[in-house]
Parts: sequence; C-alpha cells; structure tokens
Amino acid sequence: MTYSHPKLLVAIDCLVFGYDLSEESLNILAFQRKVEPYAGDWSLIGSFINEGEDMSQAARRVLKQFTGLDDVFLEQLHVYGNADRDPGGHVLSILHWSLIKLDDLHKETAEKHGARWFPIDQMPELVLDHGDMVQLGMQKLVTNAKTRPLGFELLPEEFTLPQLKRLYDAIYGRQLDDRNFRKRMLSTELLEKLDKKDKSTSKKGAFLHKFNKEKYEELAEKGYLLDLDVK
Amino acid sequence: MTYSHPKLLVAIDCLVFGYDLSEESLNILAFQRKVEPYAGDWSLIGSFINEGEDMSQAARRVLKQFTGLDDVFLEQLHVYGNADRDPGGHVLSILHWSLIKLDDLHKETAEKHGARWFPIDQMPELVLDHGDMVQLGMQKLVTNAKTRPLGFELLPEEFTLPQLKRLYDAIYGRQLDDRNFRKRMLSTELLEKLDKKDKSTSKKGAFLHKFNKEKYEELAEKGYLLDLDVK
DNA sequence: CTAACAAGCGTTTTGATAACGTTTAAGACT
DNA sequence: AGTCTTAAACGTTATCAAAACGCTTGTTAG
Repeated sequence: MTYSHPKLLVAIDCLVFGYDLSEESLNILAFQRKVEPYAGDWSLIGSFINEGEDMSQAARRVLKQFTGLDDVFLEQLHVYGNADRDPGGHVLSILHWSLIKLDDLHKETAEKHGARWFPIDQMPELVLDHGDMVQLGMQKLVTNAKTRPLGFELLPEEFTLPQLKRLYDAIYGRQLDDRNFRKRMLSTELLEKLDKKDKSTSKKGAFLHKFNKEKYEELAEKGYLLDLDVK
Repeated sequence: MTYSHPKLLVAIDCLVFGYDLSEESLNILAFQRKVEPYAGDWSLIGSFINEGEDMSQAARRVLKQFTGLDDVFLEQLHVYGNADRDPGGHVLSILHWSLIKLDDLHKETAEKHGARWFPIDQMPELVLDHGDMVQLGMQKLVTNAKTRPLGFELLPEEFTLPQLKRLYDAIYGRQLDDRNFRKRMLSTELLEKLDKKDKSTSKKGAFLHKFNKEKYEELAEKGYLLDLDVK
C-alpha cells in the first residue's frame, strides 16, 4: 500500500424492485437489521465492502445472498456520504438498485434471511436514511423507465403486451392508453412476437413477445435513444 | 465506533467544466499529480476523504482549493470501485462534477496549484481511469443539458441569448438554429430580459438576460420538466 | 348460437418543432 | 447625410408525431 491516509467504512446498500406478475404488483425487498444500533428495524439489504473486493462484486454478493440471483439488472444509484448519517460510525453508503421478476422461490429465499417483500405502497419505516433511498429509487424508476428498457428486467423472457402495459401502469402510477402503448412499443421494432398465447387473463388470449436485447444494445451503441413516454 | 470491519481508502475526484465566455470555449481542469505512482502525470483534481468528513464537504474542499470557488454547481456523478483501478492500493473514487464560469482569476488560482485548464478537445492523457471519467462527464453534460438548466451555471448572471446559444453549440458540438433556440428559451418564461445591451459581439448589441432560478426550482418541485432539446 | 370481454387494429385531431424568410438596430464607410 | 454591413430579433409555414378515440376480432362460458 503506497498511500498513507485514514480509511473509511464503506457499505453498499441495495434497493431491489421485484415485480410479481401473478399479482401484478411492484415490490421492494427489506430485511430486519441484525446489528446494533437499530437491530430488528427494517432496512434495505446491504453489506460492507471487503478489502480488495470490487464494489460491483460486493453488490452482486449481497443480491445473490438475499435473492439467490446472479446476472440481473444491478447498477449503482447514489452515494450517501454524510459523516453523521449512521450513529454507529462514519459509514459511507453506496446505494445500488436492482430489478428482478418475483416468484415464489425468491420469496422463500428472502424469508430464509429475515427479509420480506413489501408492495411499494406498503413499505414499513426504514432505518437511517433508507427511506430517502427508496424515494430516490422510485423517482429514478419512473424517469429511467421512459428512456431505458427497464420494464423487461421486471418481466419473464416471454410476456404479453397487456402484461407489459399493466407493468408500466404500476411503475407510472396511472393508466396508460393501451392502444397508444401498444403502437409505441411495436413501433420500436424491438419486440418479437411469438406463436404462443397466454390465456391467464382472457379467453381470447394474448400473444407472447420477447424483447430483443441484442438489437437494442446494438442500436444504443449507435446513439439510438429509446422513448417510451406514452400517455 | 460500533462496527468492526476492514476499511477502505475513499477519494473524491472532481471533473470541473469551465466555460470561457470571451473565447467561447469549454474547458476542463487538470492538475499534475504530486504522489507516486504516476507523480507528474495529468489527472483530475481530487483528495482522500478525511475521517469524520462529509463526502460533499470533501468535494467542496477540493474545488475551493483549486478554483477558489464556493457555492457553485457541484454534484456526485459516478463511483469507480474496482479494487485494482489504482496500483497504489485499493482506493474507491467518487467522481463529482462541477460547472463554473471561467475568468482570468480562476486561471491564475489553478496555475498556483500546478493545475491547468484544457479545452475539451485538447485534453492530455490522464492517469488511471480519469480518462473514462472525462468521457462519462461529457456524455452527462450533453444529456443533462437537455433536461436541466445547466447552461446558466457556465455563464455569468447576465448573458445574452446569442451567448447562451453559442454555449449550447459548444456543449452539443453542433450549430443550433438560433431562431428556434431563442423561441424555445423564451417559451420557458424563465428568462428575464434586462434593459441593458452587450455590444461585445455586434454593433447592434444584444439584450442581457437573467435566469430566474427561483422560479425554475419552484416549478421543478411541482413536477415541471425542462426540455431544451432543440435542433 | 349468443353474450361477454379482453385483445388487437385503425382513424382523426391536435400540437409541437424543424425549416426557413424577413425586419431591425447601430456602427462603419463614403 | 445617406448607404452598407452585420448580428440580433421577430415571424410563418410545413411536417410529423402522439394523444384521443372508435371499431373489429377471437375465444370461452352459458
């Protein structure tokens, strides 16, 4: 080690949004803190970063521990750096966020670790500044959903257009026009229609689609800007 | 201290954009690194965060030291958290960015500290991952300039519409249509026209304007979204 | 065979903006 | 004094995208 300077405790906290397709509800993962101060209070999932550990690796480690998941959407979001934000000591927290599709398996994995999924409108009080983190994450979800293909991270590989539409309803907190929504989505030419129907929500059934991520990323490289801001 | 866990070195680095109105050029502040490894190489300005010091305070401290400025646009931008990003040791860097108006005084203050202002298209090679930081900052400047009132941070209190237009030309890297630009800017009703003219660039002179920041922030609170994406 | 209903498709209206032309103010030049 | 020059300021039209809304289709349940 070349540098000589006091060091800091650095934590990563992770705001995980999980969409439950069967209930069509957007949820956030919280867990009961095990260390003092505030042991037993609800908080986001998190961990200190270890010496020599990449920050992104620490984030993946935490997410894996509480959800069992690898290879899902996981990005840094914001740094909380006030020296007095945690009465237990000067801890810098780097908030991350993750988007996953929720199923019963994840719910079990969570419970095993003292964690629970809460619908976004039924969050309990959170410890420290974790309430602010949730608020920021909700804002970012809404704004980013308009310009990035985040919706597909919250749904299974195959989904119907009505399902996708109701997901965006949940994110934006209002009813979109299904006809304009469909038109906009299809106009991107990023969805592949399959020859299968899902009949879980209607007699007629709705065609399943897949999001062509490769095509999107190729276009994005060339400067393509997605715009999913529909009324 | 309640927690027992290994700590990390945490630095803040600051990408400072300075707009020189007289030369109508956008610049970035770089300085010659004083510590090994890579002493003498160009880098962004930065510092380690001290024990008990707020991150934002550390950022302000660095900016003040190299520019003499307080109370200017300064925000966190991105965390660089790879354990091996610095061969001198595991140092987490929290990139910040700042936007200021450049004048001769700031150039002198910079030189006193071994720092220099470089036009954005004439940046030298930077140390470590600081080149990535500049690239990210440039991207963010372009995208954020479309939805936030960043331009006014780079200009003096009073400016003319042609000056503002040429600033955005520099940011976007292309010539905007002056008539559409003016219309869009005025349509926000966030500019106050003064009874003074600036004649530095024409015989006729151009009316000076002020940006009504209070009005903008009031509107922004209520959900107003600025849109300065003009052709 | 018909009722019910979500899914899917289509048309009209509206409004924003890109593209471009014209007028104005003031110093420079004769 | 009158004309020229030039950036600044103002205005108009054509184009296109999206908001608003109506209609048809496919399937099952009764």
